[in-house]
Amino acid sequence: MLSEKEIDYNTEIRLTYKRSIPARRSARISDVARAAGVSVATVSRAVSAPEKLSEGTRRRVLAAIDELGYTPNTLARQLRVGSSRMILVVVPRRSNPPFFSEVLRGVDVTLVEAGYVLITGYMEGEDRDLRLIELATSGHLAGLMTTSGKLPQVNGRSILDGGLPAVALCADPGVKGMPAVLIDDEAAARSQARHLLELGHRRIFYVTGPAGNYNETARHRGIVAELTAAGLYPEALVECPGDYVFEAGHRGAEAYLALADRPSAVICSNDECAVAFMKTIRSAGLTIPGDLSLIGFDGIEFADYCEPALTTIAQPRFELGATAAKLLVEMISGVPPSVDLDAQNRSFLDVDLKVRGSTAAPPAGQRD
Amino acid sequence: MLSEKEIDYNTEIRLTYKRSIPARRSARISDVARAAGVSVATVSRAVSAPEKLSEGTRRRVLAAIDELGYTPNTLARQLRVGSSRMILVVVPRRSNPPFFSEVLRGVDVTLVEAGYVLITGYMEGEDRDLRLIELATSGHLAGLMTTSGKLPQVNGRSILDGGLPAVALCADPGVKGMPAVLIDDEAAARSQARHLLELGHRRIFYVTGPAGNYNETARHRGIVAELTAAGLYPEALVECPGDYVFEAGHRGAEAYLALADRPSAVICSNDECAVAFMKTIRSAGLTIPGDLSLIGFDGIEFADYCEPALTTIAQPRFELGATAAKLLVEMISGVPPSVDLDAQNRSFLDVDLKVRGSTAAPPAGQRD
DNA sequence: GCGGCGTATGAAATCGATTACAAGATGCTA
DNA sequence: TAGCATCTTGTAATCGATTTCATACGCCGC
Repeated sequence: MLSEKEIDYNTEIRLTYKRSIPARRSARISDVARAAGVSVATVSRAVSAPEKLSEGTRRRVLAAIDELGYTPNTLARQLRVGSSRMILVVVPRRSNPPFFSEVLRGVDVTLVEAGYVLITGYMEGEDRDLRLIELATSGHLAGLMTTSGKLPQVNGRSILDGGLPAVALCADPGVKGMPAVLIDDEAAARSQARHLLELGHRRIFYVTGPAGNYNETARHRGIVAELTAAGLYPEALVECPGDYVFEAGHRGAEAYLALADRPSAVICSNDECAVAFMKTIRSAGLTIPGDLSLIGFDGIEFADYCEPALTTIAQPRFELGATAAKLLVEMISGVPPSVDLDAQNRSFLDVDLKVRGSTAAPPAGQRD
Repeated sequence: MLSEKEIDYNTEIRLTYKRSIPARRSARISDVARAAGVSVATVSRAVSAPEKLSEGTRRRVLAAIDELGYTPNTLARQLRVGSSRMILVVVPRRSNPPFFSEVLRGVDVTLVEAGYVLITGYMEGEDRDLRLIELATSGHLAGLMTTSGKLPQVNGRSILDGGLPAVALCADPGVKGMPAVLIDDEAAARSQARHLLELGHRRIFYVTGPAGNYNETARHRGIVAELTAAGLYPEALVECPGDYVFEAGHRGAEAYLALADRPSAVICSNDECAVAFMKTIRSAGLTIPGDLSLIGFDGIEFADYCEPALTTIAQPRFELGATAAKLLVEMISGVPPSVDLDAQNRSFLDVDLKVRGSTAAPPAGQRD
């Protein structure tokens, strides 16, 4: 039975394979040349500079191309001209899909429009990182984009060793000559804290992102700055370590519930985390924003659909990706960037504090 | 000011560019050969078949490789050996990120482990599809994976013209010789309907997926089959056209609310849609599962975090991707598939009906 | 001491394109 | 009609690897 399956399968595959060999081992430029009765140089010109050919020849060659279904072998062309059109986008593993997928769509749309092909490489562990480094140094690529403050780096070798034009997205690793497109995480976090202070909250419970993470560091700084400006730091801030995922929100909520003297406001490092926090809080019988206010970060669609809708910082996800891609393309082609960059080669995009149902004034007993 | 910025930027980029030229225009095999005092053939062998070299030569060459930071040019190698290690994964645009990102992670992990590089291509419109077709016929690729029943096809040319080994994922386009890895959508949908019938519901409101979509067609068939078996079709099924996105759930809920005689159970075509449905229903003052039961499809994490948690069909997302990738690798290397395939070259993975808070017996008034 | 064999290495062909240079054809001017 | 510019096309080098085939060397047995 099993072997029958295998045979059946193999037959079909072989069949397909054979059927399509004329396409697969597809027409080479020399085939077209022969068919059209011209040299390979002429065929090449018919594709890349048709205006250089006489009317008649051009028609003849194009007809042959059409007839044979010829597509230039990209490998050969790229080898010859010494430049590929592939761009590697490095994404952290298990990376907040609703957020990053939209960022990547911005990258993809822009890059493909400009004629590039996008390779997505997830960072996860040294093996993987090493592969990415090899990819970046193997002559394959035209450019590089990273979406995390950390760059793949394995015993002395860095992904930047390839010397590829590179752009950082959503974080700034602070590498000279590598521009970054991102939001101002610190300012955004300040506006979160300010919003809570304006509502009357005086203490904040903060479920952090992973220690050392670029965005986390900046956001933490922002919250501290705002509380400090209000004369409330450090006593007003209760931190709980997290790492951007559901589970962190859940654990954060449990830690919060265990507190004897609970702050009336909570900031979660991102929306995913906040959604989980909300769920656990509700299971415990507390209400939002009745008992506590909650605010997230990112502005993913799901933040709109929880109960209550989540107050959050909406990032311009698509634009972040599109802007970074545009900048990278400009760097590759050597034209001056159309994107505004500051002295440190950074471009900050605006965010939007979306106030929704999850934040309100603190309960009467907790106002001061 | 602006020009200053530009100049500054350019200076830095150029700088980096120059600094890294030795790496970028990186060491060629001939450089290594010269440095080690051997021929290029020997260097090539040192990399691909070190056991063929004498101890001394090998050491000398490897030292030179290390010294110069040589990485073989993948383009050249692939051109020569006539096979690349790149696989194109075609993904529908705006494609349900929480669902597909996990499927793609399964693909990515498996493929990278096997030494392949993954190119993600979003389908969106003819231009884009044509680019994908060109990519698939340009000699670049080793294999092809599609994650939607539809294949990129533009005026007569198909993405399969390249004759690449191809696997369908999450849907079966029914192409001979192209195996499919997916779940049994029809059976899953039957189990959704059965679950509702067993709870005592007798009429179902169904927010569909896009017309013509493979999964939608199969799921619709499943619901109809189950209701028919119970002697309730067609009067028991109220359909509302949708397309898998939040907005469809919202509109579906409005249509539902507008009904004079509302069914006590609702099936949404996927979780995203169901979450939005739930939100709108709650805003209208109805409760779930008190007034109506709701069930989704996919089993994304967010389904766990809405209120109440959503009953849904959990798909083995990672495994779907991993299995399809494994199969594709086997096809490419010509070994018999280790994946069980039926007579139509399909492999079905098991799903899990996750019963959670959003489904219950219908309200007393609506039982029969 | 010589034929034969195995091992280690190199020379050169090759993959499929692009492109610099050369050459032939055509037309225009003097 | 010779001379020169222009246009069209072809020849051959080239990109950076892999791999076939040939060669050189050492060693063995007779």
